[in-house]
Amino acid sequence: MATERYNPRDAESRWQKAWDEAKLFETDNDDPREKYYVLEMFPYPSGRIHMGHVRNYAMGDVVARTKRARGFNVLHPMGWDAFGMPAENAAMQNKVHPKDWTYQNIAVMKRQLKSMGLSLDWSREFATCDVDYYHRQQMLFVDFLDKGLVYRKQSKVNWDPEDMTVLANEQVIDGRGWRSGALVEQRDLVQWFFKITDFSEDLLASLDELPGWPEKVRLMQRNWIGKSEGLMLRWEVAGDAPVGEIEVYTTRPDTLFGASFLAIAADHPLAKSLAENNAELAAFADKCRQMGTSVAAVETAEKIGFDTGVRVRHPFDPDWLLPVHVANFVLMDYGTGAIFGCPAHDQRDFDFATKYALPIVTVVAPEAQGASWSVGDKAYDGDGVMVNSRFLDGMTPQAAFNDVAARLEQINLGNQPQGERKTQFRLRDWGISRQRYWGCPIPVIHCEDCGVVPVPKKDLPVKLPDDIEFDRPGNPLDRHPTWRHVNCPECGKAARRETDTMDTFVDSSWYYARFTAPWMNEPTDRKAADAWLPVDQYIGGIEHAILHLLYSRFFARAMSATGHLGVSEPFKGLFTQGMVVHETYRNASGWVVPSDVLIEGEGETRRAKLMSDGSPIEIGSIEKMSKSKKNTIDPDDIIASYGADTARWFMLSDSPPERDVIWTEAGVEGAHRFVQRIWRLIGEAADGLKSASAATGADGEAGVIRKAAHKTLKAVGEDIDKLSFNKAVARIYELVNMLNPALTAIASGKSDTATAAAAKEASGILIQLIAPMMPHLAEECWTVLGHQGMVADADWPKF
RNA sequence: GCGGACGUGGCGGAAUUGGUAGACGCAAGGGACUUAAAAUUCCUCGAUCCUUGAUCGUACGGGUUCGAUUCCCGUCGUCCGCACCA
Repeated sequence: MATERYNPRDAESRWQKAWDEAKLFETDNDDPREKYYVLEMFPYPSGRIHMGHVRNYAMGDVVARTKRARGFNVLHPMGWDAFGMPAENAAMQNKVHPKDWTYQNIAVMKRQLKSMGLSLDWSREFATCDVDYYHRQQMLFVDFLDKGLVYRKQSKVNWDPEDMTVLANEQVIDGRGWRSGALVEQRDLVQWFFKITDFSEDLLASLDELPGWPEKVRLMQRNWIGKSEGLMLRWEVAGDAPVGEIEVYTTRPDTLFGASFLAIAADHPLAKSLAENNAELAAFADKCRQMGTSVAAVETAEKIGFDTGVRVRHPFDPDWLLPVHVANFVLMDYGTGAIFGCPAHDQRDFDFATKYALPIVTVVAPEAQGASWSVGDKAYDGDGVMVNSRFLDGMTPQAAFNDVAARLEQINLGNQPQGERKTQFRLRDWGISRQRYWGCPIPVIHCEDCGVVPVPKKDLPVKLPDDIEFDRPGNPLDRHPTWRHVNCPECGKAARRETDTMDTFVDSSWYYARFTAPWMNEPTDRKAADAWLPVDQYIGGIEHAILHLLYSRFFARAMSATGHLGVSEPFKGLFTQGMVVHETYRNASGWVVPSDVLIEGEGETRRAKLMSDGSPIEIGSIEKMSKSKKNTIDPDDIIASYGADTARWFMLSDSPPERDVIWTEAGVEGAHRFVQRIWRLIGEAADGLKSASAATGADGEAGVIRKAAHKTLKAVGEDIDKLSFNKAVARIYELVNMLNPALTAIASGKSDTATAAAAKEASGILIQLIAPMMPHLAEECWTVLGHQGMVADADWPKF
């Protein structure tokens, strides 16, 4: 029988409707089966989905559907990371309200996601800009405040002059705003902070207990948290000075006898105090402050210093005086803003000492060199043996470290020990205040008499006002005529509402917990959250390796501390998928979109020209799909012409999921050919397969088919468990190639009964194996083969 | 500079624990079917040579081993992260 070509447009919408009506993917919290929580990073509603989303959600859907078939109670929700700057930019540019813009985008993108045929529980959907959601976020904030996990302080902040808002350290990349790309300035502002540093040690140590995370991500977080073991060391100032001592942090107390100077930051209290009466020093400090923090600026900036004239006494020798310099390379926000320089064993100190003719004393000699060795034209930072170090001579640096620490803990300066072991972290508290409208309002009120008063829970939510003007940059909440005027909840006197909103990373730091019971009045249903969490498999881009994933880990801990959760690690398994990349095209007038380009020839003779007039086009490098390079492919177009199954299959084929996948027209067509091939093979053999008997035995051709099918079933299951979708795809191709002759024979009535029985079993397995990847095609084949019910609802085959 | 990952045909990539290198897909070439095209289908497809076969071949140079894409040492290259962090 001739089979018509498979028509995805008809079949896909039909099955999507059928799944919806059967409420197949709506998850019950009371289901007694073992749970499995699979989550893909929820999208920002920028307007339309892109191929990166297609790849991300195709992968997650394979996991979700496979686990469901294997009998797990699967939670697979979707929502919207909906607060953020683009909505305000759109408001300013297009005179559209951020709320309308956001919800319109959500509607469009939801329709697009639905057209992909994902097994999502849409009944749990929310957007972080829903009042229902940010209401609970404000409740969390108040609880955190109560527990001392939130505080306010004046601090130097990263100010993005283009977006006119504050950025967290994590959001400054190479000295530029992560969104605007503008050079970040330093400003002093009073800001709200989450005490993520309370958990520094735990956030670091627990990384070892996350075997389901990529080593790369754990390493990046380790480096970011940046633990170092060292010594706080107090140096007595000799003679007259504004301070009596200078505190220094060092990880190399073993090199104390190689010290030749102290260097302090331009913003160090001593430097500031001295600058008041020293115009030359003040000018120098200004110069330091003006220097950029960008990579280029740091690399090219010369190490410069200014001798303050202040002298300090060496901790082990009161007659040994060392000069104190202000130096541009010392940072106020790490350690104490002061260091001691040991030129022989630190390259930066070496350069500085050379420039200002300070002594360079070798105190560590490599084992092989002997005690008379000394450093040449560069610092030595390796291991060895202590020399020129009085009582430390002959020790290893490690032993010397311990000896110096032990001695200085016993010596008092004033009434405190002169030295103290100290663990230092690079991680800073998370500044969350943003001077923006489209974010979650920080629920506090400033009262002249009572100070900072949290909004009582009964008065929550603090809703964003809808009547708002976007005629100028800056925070519109500040300019609203009435919104910020409230009475103090404590004394009733006229007071001022906080007009800063929260960093949008706060919104995405706990959404995974909210999904477990989004209908609750409290932020979580403790029982449901504890039952569902941690997320078993979380899938998203590597670009969130630090920011989002670290903040989420902090939030799980903070929510545990405030009783909202019982787990501290939100994501048990993490997978970071690669990007979708595409060739770029350009001509004299700039980038050209792929749909306007005609490609001819191949290899050396491969040329591109403009579709409309045939003018030549330069084929550029392969880059991440982006609007700026115009090398994007719209998922809508692909789904319209090939169907969602083709798009999904292509995304899962060939490239290992953690690597970038190159989008090519030929690749998509290849995927589509396979869709049609399955349909044709199954369709033409359907009658013969339906009438075949159940397979038994393992002899002859039938046995070969049965063995191959069972082997594939096992291997594909294992590949999916390891998220090796490309390998699973290859094995399915192999099975189909293998099955091809038998199915063709059945279609033409030339098959024996044993082979037909084996092919019937193998075809059933094949359809179930492709079901998680190409669910619509699988349903269509399932029906044609005469099965009752939907393959999406069928148990994973056993053998 | 520090840390990490990687390097296999024309391309994307396979190869379970050290055991037939190149599965599977894409591209290409040739044949069948067709008036033709599309679709489909069959064959070929790492290199070299004296081509029924042999030799070489997983960035390069060594090593361990009966046997190395896999393990070890070194070199080169690519990519990623961090970075005046005391």
